[in-house]
Amino acid sequence: MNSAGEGRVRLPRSERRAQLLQAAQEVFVSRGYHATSMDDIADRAGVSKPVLYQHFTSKLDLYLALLDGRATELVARIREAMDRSEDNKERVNQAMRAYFDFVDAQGEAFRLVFESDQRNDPAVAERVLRMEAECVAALSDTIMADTQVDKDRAEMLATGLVGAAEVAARKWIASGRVVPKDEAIQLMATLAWRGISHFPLEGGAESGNE
Amino acid sequence: MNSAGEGRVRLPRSERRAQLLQAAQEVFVSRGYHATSMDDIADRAGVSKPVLYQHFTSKLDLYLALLDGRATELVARIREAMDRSEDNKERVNQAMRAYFDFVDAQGEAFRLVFESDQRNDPAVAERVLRMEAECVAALSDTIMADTQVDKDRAEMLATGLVGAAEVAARKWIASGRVVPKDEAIQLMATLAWRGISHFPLEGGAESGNE
DNA sequence: GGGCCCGTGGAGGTCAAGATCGGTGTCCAG
DNA sequence: CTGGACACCGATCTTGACCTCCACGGGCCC
Repeated sequence: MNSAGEGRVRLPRSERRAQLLQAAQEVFVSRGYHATSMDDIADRAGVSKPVLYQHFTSKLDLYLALLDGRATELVARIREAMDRSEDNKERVNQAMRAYFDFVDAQGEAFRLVFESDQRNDPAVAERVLRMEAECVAALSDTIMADTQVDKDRAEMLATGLVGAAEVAARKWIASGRVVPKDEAIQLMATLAWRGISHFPLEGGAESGNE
Repeated sequence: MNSAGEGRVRLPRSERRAQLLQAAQEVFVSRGYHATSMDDIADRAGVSKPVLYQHFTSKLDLYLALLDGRATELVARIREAMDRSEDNKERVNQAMRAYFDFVDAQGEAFRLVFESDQRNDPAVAERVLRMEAECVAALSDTIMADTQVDKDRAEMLATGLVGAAEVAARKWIASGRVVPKDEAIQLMATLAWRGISHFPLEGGAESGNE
């Protein structure tokens, strides 16, 4: 009776799995990897721990499934944004919007990717680095096409811009979205575009001052 | 005999403490917070666990001591760098150099600040956020002095540049310092300066496109 | 030169959390 | 109607790590 209470329904495997992923994401996002226990996730999902282990072999396995989902989502958004135009300035605009959209997406899931407290695990680190590398690659291609710098320099600049987008978007969330989203995007896109356009530095590292 | 082996020396308290901090930093940096045990640190320092607890009340206490040290060091470097000149462009240059110097400092200690896997702890988060806020404040003051944007916008731009510096410097280390340090700094400083100078966006969020 | 005292070390307590077993109820086929 | 199988759950096991207790040895004072 009690055991057959309200929530006690038999779900198809795939649906149950999706529900578990959703619950796990919520808890991981709010408390981080280390601070969340499997009990927390099970409680959140309204199931018992064994069912968790029937769908995921370990806590790390569950976490990696989530991480993969978010990471591929971000990369897809970036790629799509940059494919949307042929004008490089507009590309930067769209890419910046993609970052803000991603960070602004439901549930602050971006924390899984940008603020993981499990980067020391090789599998997690591999995914995070791969994702960052893909973002950098997309942008550095554009930089190389638009300027005269070589691959190493372009990647460094691209990394800087990726970092700028990431950190600025996170702060935008943390500060309660004080600046309107469109304006924030415009601001950061302008910063990025002015930063990278008109490279190379007029003949090497020395930038002409005025 | 064995117990009075080579390393068995009585150190003054402050010296012992410094040694423990050094050992702890090495282990924390290489393995992260959660993956390092107090035994590891004690072994690394060549002492036993009780002495560790005579100097630090808990693992977190020890970690916070290290974190405070590195964070104040970074902030001091930034402040000093920006006080070194009155020309805002040169300030950005020096600040960027300060970031690279910090990240380039011995032992990759920057991981404690930038890649902590303990940000979910309130005390740790408080320190990291305060440090980031101080860096942002220093830069946003300069931005506001040099451009026409208000505080919120200036802080967003400053956050972006802080993120750019941080992520680019970290990647510079991770990629094996392929680009010479001075050139990397010059590259990123130019990106930053071109990004923020000549704001405001010609009258609001809409940048005149063509 | 001997006793006291403080710093040191190994061994252990406790507890949280990841990972797993016997029992149970429900659904379906014949 | 009935028997079986599947999915689920409470309770448990174990491991590992943070944090203290009992023996030991060298320095200080009389």
